[in-house]
Amino acid sequence: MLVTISTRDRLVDTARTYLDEEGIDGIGLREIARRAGLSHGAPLRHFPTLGRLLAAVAAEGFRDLYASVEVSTRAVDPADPLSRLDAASFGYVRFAANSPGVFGLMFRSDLCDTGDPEYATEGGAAFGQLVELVVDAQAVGFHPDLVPAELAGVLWSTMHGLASLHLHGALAPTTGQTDLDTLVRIANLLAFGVSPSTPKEPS
Amino acid sequence: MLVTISTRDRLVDTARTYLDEEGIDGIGLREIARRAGLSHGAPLRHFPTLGRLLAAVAAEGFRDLYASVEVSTRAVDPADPLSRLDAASFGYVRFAANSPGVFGLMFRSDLCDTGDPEYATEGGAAFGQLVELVVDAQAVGFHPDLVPAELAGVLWSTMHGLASLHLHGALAPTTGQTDLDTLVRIANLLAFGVSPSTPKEPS
DNA sequence: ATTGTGATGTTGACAGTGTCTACGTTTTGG
DNA sequence: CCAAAACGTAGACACTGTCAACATCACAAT
Repeated sequence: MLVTISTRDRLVDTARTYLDEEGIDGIGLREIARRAGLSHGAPLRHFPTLGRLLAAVAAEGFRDLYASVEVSTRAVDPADPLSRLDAASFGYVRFAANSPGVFGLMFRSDLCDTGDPEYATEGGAAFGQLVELVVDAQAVGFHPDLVPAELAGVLWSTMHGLASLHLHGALAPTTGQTDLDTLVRIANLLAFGVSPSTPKEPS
Repeated sequence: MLVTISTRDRLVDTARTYLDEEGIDGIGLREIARRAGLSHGAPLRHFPTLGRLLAAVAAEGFRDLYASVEVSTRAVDPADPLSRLDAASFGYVRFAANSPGVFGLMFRSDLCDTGDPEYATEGGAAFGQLVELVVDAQAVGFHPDLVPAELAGVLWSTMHGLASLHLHGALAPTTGQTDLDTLVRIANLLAFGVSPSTPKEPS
């Protein structure tokens, strides 16, 4: 027979689709069940709570974030760690821009059950990916005296703040129509001193 | 008679206290009314909706954020714009660390009615304060070629991301016990090239 | 083959929410 | 002084997440 995906996976998929289409605002257990064509209690047969369902969605989001950064960094010279770090920034914010719904969910600890092991694993992997890039950059002289995880935390925070505020619209009133890529380019100019040209990517 | 504060102000105050004590999780119209010693419908006599009440709380938060940055910048040499910008960063994250509840609320557009004029005014004032600091810094050679609002947006985003992720605990697993001030110092080292010693402040 | 057992889905309940309406009470201004 | 507005209360409505009881259904062991 054709691949019949499990109800569990369909629920995660339905939630993901909802987030992309409607945003994070009206999401809920009953709404997801409705869209999946199930009764309102069915999701609880597969997830002990709504928080766990959303954590599964977020975990998938972290995997996609990882992939997005991976695609960006692979597009530049492997022998140039600073350019790879620069590219990683674009990979981060572009994921956020392309999947604003799940991105908005991933850091909402009031919605996601952060105790979910998969959530912790995938989140840690995404951060670890950045730490590796930082270590490589440090090896060629980029602030070699700093603790890698701390430096990575700062870079991550910048991209996270940029993406969050941009999606939230908080930057709009004053910075106007400035697009996200421009802001990232400025951020990288500050951090790396020199801004390689914005990498073009397979959208 | 003694100054009798309005019910409206008491509601805002009650909400603020709740946020500081219990965090953002269980906040709600009925809970606020309960703590203020009112019936569940009373708040709607003073705010058309919960979102407007929370927007008023957030607006007060923006005023406090402004004041926190003001205190920080006044503590350093007025003739050294770069140091003032550096100090502003600490003012920002220290507000977030001291008032995690309201800080967590201020950028939650799903909770705050961002259409509230007071919210927009106070938020804009806080951002404008940073833009002024940036303009002063540009006058002494700090990236004078960049658009002030864009540069300010990037700096704001960095502090915002740092504070958000730190409060959210997302940085904890990997960066461990690193305190916020250290991360800010690293961020400023990247942005300004040189990190003045962490300013000590009247807590 | 039959039986029983666990997984899956449905349904109805419960407590909680934000908001609306109808109703008193209190305050205030003409 | 009295009308009108402001203020507070109480009940309803539709909605939410979660739980318990019930019905299927697949599959493994006897």
